[in-house]
Amino acid sequence: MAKRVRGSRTGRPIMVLLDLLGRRWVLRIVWELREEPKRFRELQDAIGASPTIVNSRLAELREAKLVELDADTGYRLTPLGKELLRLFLPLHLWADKWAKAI
Amino acid sequence: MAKRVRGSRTGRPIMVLLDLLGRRWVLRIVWELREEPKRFRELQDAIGASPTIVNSRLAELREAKLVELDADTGYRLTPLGKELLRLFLPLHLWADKWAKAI
DNA sequence: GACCGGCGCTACAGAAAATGTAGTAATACG
DNA sequence: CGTATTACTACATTTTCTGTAGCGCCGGTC
Repeated sequence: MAKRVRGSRTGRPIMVLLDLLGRRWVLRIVWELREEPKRFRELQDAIGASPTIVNSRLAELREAKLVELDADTGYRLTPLGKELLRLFLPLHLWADKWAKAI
Repeated sequence: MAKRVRGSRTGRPIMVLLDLLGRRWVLRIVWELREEPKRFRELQDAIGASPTIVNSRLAELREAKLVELDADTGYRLTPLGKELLRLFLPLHLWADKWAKAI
């Protein structure tokens, strides 16, 4: 049985997206790039994951056209990535509220 | 070195939240519960994951007070969980746009 | 041209997490 | 009693992640 996108057998965009964002470190990487570009090692240190997995997640994010590598400044969000981030920004505020509630 | 929440050494709410949501199947489970409550097996079939992991993710989500189990109807989002979902709803629309772009 | 430092990235062994399948325990109905 | 449905667990196998070391490339500097 051919497996295509992990965890998504339908191929519906929302499922593909949820699967991508649900991979370890992906949300975190997007979050770390929210303000300015970061170098590979900066990113790795910031999130504290192994270079192996940072690299493979970056590869997935680049393939998804959410992140790109600029030789001069480092990894950064694409316009598409910035759009996605914009949807997530309210999360910051909500997280504080949530932390108080639990 | 004491590790607390996985992937989050700071304990800042946004990091804890990103870590929780970045675990495999978590976003998907919240998404599946967006409309009506679902039984354990319904949920398991809907997302196609093993019962082991469905159970442990549900446990994490229940601990985070985002999901609760109602004996009569099944698993459902708490008020807090519904708030979180509301932040994610635009994602559906955006996912279609994104799918066309890549 | 040999030696640095910074860069993105890879190799690889061991540890941790997820899968797939089977089965348990509780409850309710007949 | 048997059968059905429920949430959930056990466990061996497979996949993924971690931690550490190091490669290859490039632009200085002596």
